Formats: sequence, structure tokens, C-alpha cells
Amino acid sequence: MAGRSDTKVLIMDIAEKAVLEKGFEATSIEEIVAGAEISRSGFFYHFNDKNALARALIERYIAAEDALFDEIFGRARDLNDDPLHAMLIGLKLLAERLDDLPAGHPGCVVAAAAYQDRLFDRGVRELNRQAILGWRARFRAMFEEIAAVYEPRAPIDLDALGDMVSGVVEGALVLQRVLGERQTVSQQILQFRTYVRLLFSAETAPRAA
Amino acid sequence: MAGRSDTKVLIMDIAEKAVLEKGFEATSIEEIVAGAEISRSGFFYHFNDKNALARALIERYIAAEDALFDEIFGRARDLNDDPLHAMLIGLKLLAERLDDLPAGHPGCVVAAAAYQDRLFDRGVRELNRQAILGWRARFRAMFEEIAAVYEPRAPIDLDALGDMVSGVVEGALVLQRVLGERQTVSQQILQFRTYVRLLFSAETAPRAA
DNA sequence: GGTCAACTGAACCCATGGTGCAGTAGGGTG
DNA sequence: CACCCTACTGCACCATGGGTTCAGTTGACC
Repeated sequence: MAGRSDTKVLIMDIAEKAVLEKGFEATSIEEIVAGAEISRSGFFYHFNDKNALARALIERYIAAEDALFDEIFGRARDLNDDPLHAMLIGLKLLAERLDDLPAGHPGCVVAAAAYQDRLFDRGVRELNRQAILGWRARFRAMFEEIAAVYEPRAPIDLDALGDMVSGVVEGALVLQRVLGERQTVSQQILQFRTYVRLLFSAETAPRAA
Repeated sequence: MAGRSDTKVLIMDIAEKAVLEKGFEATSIEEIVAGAEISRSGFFYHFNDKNALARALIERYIAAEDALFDEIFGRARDLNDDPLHAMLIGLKLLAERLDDLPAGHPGCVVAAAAYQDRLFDRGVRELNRQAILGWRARFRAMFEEIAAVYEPRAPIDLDALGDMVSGVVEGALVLQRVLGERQTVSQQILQFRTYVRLLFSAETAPRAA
């Protein structure tokens, strides 16, 4: 073959970095191909248009995020079999992980896409929707398990609680981006962690165990 | 004068609607001038470039948001002099207000701008920063007052708590935008409200009052 | 030696942001 | 009444950037 076999991945890496820094629209194909040292034609050989790039980027980002959640909350569950304590450990691990990321760190591709809606086709928007619904389901299940063991100290809406994980993270990413401070995301996650702790009052013993 | 005296405001109204629907980049000057029934030259007479439009839009949005907060939390304080209860009433009013907004409702201009960073100049970014810092200060002060009366049930970080109001709202706006559901924002605000209630345990009597 | 994947190069179209400038309608002021 | 100023219109023109078409090239593998 007359080229690297991983050009597509290289394009995506360069594009992702640029998109997270300055937004999708502001990232030109020109600068991507310059960075990847290929021609414009080469870019269009791999992606039919910019939309296809966006779709690939979002797909990959979502997969990575899912893998991160799997790893972190899986490890948390290994460390403590109690669902509430596993959640609290997981949130702490998540906060630490997001703190460790390099300066500026990745903003969330999902949110970036959300505010440039009409730029993308139905496919991209649907992907985005499925990702957020997936996270809702994931965390909802965890909170269900917790609620089965610990009596909540306030009436709870499991879907809203599940959404709150994504919501707090997305919101904090916006703040961190605008403020330029480094620990906004982890601080906000820890606030949510405190909420979970108070809601299920970890100090108390489980109700059935 | 050979034109309406409020053309600038008309341009901004049309632009704001379009920007909230599909993003800043996706909104062309062409469609704005078509909607306002003026010429392209007319647009550039009022705004030096698109950046100036963005700045004016963000300035106006922030002022409106501040006015909304003033009104809602002012009214809440009128209804109950206790700082905690005023906060809880205010959050409820805020949730209701955001629910009443027309279908799809305005996304947050601040967040929209945050993800299209390099598109804007330093001035716009600084405006954004000041808005969020302003909200932090506003809510921090309210939580300080609450903490002076109610013993928090967990160690608190007043700045993080203040930021959480903006953060939860911004994050929920992203979710609502992507999911297309109608009550995501109000639900998330009510979650935060529950957190505040649990954190300062409203059921208990104030510590000094 | 032929096929195929992975490109390059160049020409070209269109939309959009932006500039420059000359002209003009009409209200306000001297 | 003349004059100025504000708020525009119209037009010509430029650059950037997404996107298409297509003919040609290069190197790996069979």
C-alpha cells in the first residue's frame, strides 16, 4: 500500500485534539491534512465529508467513555461489594482520573456537538442521544441496586439521578473550559458524591443486609 | 432617519433565536438580514463583524439571566426570610420557570460559546468568564448565609457549591438539547435542591435562630 | 504481471464572511 | 432653505473553506 495503514486513525487523532480545543467548525480540513501530512484528496478518501469525521469521532469518544466507566466502576465494585460504597468509590476514582488529565483536558465531544446541532445529520444526533441514554441506564441500574439496600432520605427519581452523573460532568466541563481552572470537574463530581452519600446516608447500616 | 430606530435590536432578536436553535456558526448573516429585511451592508453598519454580534448577544443574555436570578431569588427571600428556605423556594421557582419556557427552550448562550472558543476573541471569552464568576459569587454568598445558620452535614466547599448551580443548569441544558425531553432541566434543578436540603438538613431546626 | 488499496494533484463550483465605497432617504438643526 | 448626520442600499470584489471530479501514481500482495 502506498501509505500508512493507520492514516484514518491519525486523521482522527489530530482532528479530535483540534476539535476539543476550538470546536468542530473552527477546525478546517486544511489544518488536519497539514498535520497528518496528506493531501486534501487523501482526507476525502477516508471520509466522505466532515460529517463522517464527526460521526467517527463521536463514536470513538463514546466507546472510550464507556470503557472508562466500565473500568472505574468495575474496579470500585471489586473493592467494595456494597453497591453504595462501590458508587462512592467509583465517583472518587472518576474525579481523580479527570484531574490527572493533561492541562485543559478534553472537553466533551457530546456537548460540543450538542451546541452545533444543525451542522450534523440525523445520524450524528441519534448517536449522541443513544450515548446519553446509555449512561442514564447504566447509572440508573446502579442507583436501583443502592435503593434496594439503603432507604433514600428523600423521594428519588432514578432516571433523573442517573442523568445527573452525565449532567454534572457536562456542566462542569463547560465551567472548567470557560474558567480555565483545573479542578472544576473533579470538585463538581465530589459534590455529586456528597449528594449520593447524604441521599442514602452511608453512615447508617443497610436496611436489609 | 432612513430606517427603523431599533434595527439593531431586531437583528439581535432574530440572531439569538437562530443561534439557540442551531449554533452560532450555522447561523449565516444572509438569513439574519433576510429575516430583518435589511441589506448585508445594513448588518455591517450595526456590527463590525460576526464577533461583535456574538459579544452583544452574550452581553444581553447574561444581563437577562442576572435579572431573572434577581427576580426569582428576591421573591423567594420575600416569601421566607430564612436563607435556607429562601434558597429552596428560589430553586423551585427556577425549575418551574425553566419548565414554562416554550418547546426546546433557549439553550445557554454561554455554553454554546464555550464550545466554539477560538471563533471568538478575548473579549467574548472574558465576558463569559465574568458571567460565571458572577454567578459563583452570587450563590456562594447565599450558601455562606445558610451555613452561618445551619450546620452542614458534610464538609462544604462554598465556591464549588456556588458553581454547582451554574454547572447543573448548563449540564442539564446539554442533556435536554440532546435528549429532546422537556423537563430535564427542571428535574436536575430539583435534584440539586434535594442535595441542598439534605446538606443543611432543613428538617432540623436552625443552629442559632 | 495484474489487481487493488491508498493515495496525489489540479481544476473547479459554491457558500459565507468580510471590505470598500459611492449613493440616498429623511429627520433635525441653524 | 440648506446642510448635516444617521441609517441605511447596492455593487464590486477578495479570501477561506467545504466539496466534487477525475486522471494518474505507488507499492504490497497474489
